[in-house]
Amino acid sequence: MNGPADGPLGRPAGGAAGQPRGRPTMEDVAERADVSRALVSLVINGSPKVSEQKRRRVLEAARALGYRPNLMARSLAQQRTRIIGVLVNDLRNPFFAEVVEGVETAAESDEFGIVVLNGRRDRGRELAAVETLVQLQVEGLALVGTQLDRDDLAEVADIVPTVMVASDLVGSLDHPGVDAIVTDGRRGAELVVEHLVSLGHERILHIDGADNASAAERRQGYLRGMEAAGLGGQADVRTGGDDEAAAFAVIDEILAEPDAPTAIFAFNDLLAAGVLDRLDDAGVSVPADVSLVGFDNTFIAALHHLALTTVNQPRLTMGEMAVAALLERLNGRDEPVRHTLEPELVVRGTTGPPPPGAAGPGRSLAGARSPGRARI
Amino acid sequence: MNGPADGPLGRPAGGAAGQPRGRPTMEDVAERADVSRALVSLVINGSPKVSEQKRRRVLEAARALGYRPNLMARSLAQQRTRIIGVLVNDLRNPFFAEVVEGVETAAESDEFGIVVLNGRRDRGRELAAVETLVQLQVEGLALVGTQLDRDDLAEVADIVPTVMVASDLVGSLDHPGVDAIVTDGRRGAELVVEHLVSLGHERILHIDGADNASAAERRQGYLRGMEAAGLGGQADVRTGGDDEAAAFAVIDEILAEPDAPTAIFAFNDLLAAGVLDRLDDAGVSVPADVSLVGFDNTFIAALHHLALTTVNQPRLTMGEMAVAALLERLNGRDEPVRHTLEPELVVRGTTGPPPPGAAGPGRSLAGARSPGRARI
DNA sequence: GCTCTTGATTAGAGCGCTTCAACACTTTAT
DNA sequence: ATAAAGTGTTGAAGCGCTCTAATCAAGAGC
Repeated sequence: MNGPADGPLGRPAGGAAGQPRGRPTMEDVAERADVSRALVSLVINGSPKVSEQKRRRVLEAARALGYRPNLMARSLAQQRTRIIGVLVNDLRNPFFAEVVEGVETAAESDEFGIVVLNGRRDRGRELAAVETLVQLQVEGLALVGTQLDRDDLAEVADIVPTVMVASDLVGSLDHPGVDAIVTDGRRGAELVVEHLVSLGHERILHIDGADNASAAERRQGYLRGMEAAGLGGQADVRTGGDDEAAAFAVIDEILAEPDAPTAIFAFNDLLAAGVLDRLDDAGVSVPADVSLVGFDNTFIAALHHLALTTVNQPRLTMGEMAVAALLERLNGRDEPVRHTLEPELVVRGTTGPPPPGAAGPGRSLAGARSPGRARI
Repeated sequence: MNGPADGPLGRPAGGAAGQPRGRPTMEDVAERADVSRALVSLVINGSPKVSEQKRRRVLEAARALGYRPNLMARSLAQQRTRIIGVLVNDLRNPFFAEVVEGVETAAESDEFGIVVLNGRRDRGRELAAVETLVQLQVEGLALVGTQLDRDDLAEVADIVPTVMVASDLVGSLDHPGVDAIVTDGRRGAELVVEHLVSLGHERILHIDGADNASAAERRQGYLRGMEAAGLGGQADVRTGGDDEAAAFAVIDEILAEPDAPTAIFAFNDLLAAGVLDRLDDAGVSVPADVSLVGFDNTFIAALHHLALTTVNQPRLTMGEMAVAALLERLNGRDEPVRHTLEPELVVRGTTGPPPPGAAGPGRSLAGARSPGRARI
């Protein structure tokens, strides 16, 4: 559909009448300052070997014309873009948003630009986004919470240095071109279980992150923690997801069952928030009737009215480390690095001892309903 | 510091041994397929006037070499990028994140790419980001919640079609090159006041968004609403901000005063969440002791444990309309458009009638403390 | 007076792509 | 037969910039 109706694309810049062309180029500046194009380039790039006189002339001409260097042309000529590509699983998740801020901060201080693309929880879109970033000639790729699989990764890592942030792939990451910055989700999940066990819980249920990139690890940690506490037989994993909506179906299911859990460990804070909402709807009190734990320690968890017990991940640090890893690659490092950060349990108000008499079976949550619900 | 130590930057692509150079180019593909570079270009761009035979040959060669077109080179030659630049005030604010998703969706379906830059609540950074986007040769610029002022805008709008989303500039936006997509913040604030008044409130306080882009409008609407209700004399605006932290100081201040308000209207949901937290700390009950309203209707407001009464803005729609406006510009529209969407009051659990006996003066919130706090 | 340095400036090739005009080669009209 | 009108393909110019090597100007050394 690019028929003749399109017209020439000399989109003008609203500016003054005369000139036929678009934005001013280096050539224009050179002409106006009466020097060569090369000299203009030197000035723009702050070369020391330019006389003060000409430097002034050039800068003045540039200002007068409203000249802006064309990044595309510059990158092409220079054979480097100084751009780091960032692919995020889901920008709406505050956890990821903060990791990205970490990446931004670090990139900025290293004079790199970043381009953020949002996968919006869709693997196909992630694939397309990576392709775009590669074509954009990014010098490094940070995949934040990506859903891509081993093969996808191998392919892209052959092309550009790649670092995964906050996804696990459970150690199956064998490509030497891929770095990784993760929090130890296994350990984090174990901490959760230990905490709940120490409060006296035995029937601890895990609503997992389905096929989310960090789900497997946490699931594993949960199972291991249950084993370690001698509760292996009571382990119970349900398929959840990574946002509030995912919680609804599972909770309804659980409410309908006998032998209700006394504690729920949700894949992340968003999911936990959904759980909390649904329990609330059902009149189930937290933590009086059931304890609840999230993961990520997003600002949501910190809101007093949720006061969600959760596991902290150092988001900003993760983002910064990702950039550091990429820069090392650009400076020649060849072997992969895998940084595993320590998770930290943050105890707030959604966990407490199990309700009395909950030890035995046959207690349905739907029936539980300890009296007074909170605010209005 | 780019001394000799740097070495040549022919970063290889981890690939096979032989070739000295980096990524394969169109030239390489042409050679392998034994056709001209021009033909390869035609194939890559899906031109219909290529024989099936050669098309296959080319595609096969491209695949074999792992060829990816260089977007920089392409844009340079084509004199267009098909990229829309998006500058966001703060990615951590879910409101903005969702507007961006709207932009993404629309851009995608129009075959445009987007590049998101995050101002991180810093005007200087916003300015730098806009500069980057301009240099990147974006074909349109969407400024989401930007803090830039009239002059900044005028400058950038001379260069590239620009649309402001969710910022007001209170009608002072006189540049014909700038479009705007906003929710009527004045009306939204009025709705809030009307709602509170109808519940019986008189001492309604507004904690504003300081110099945030939408603050002035909401402030105005609040004042107007108070006037309209005959409460002009009781209007009370305090300087806040646009995140949770901003709430703390103000609330402490208010708690220390006599003549406490019976209702608080916060600039946005994030700020309201901070207010809620602080009130909680102080043992003040919402809405029993004081009613609270936010703005934006982010998912936070919807969490049952907050159940924040707020004002909805159609975020996705706003993002989509922004792209539409830009595309119209690219298709030749010359006059500015200003779309004003209708806000919608969403009543949840943080508003109710004022506490009995609060009519008269001399009631300090710190003293109020109706009994039982919520959960735990 | 001549060559040697040193320093400032510039010509020009080249980055990977698009695109226009030209070209060979049909096919169709005359 | 020959001209006219397609088809499919290509050479080469050019997008805006960088950067190497060459050039020019001016002093230093002998």
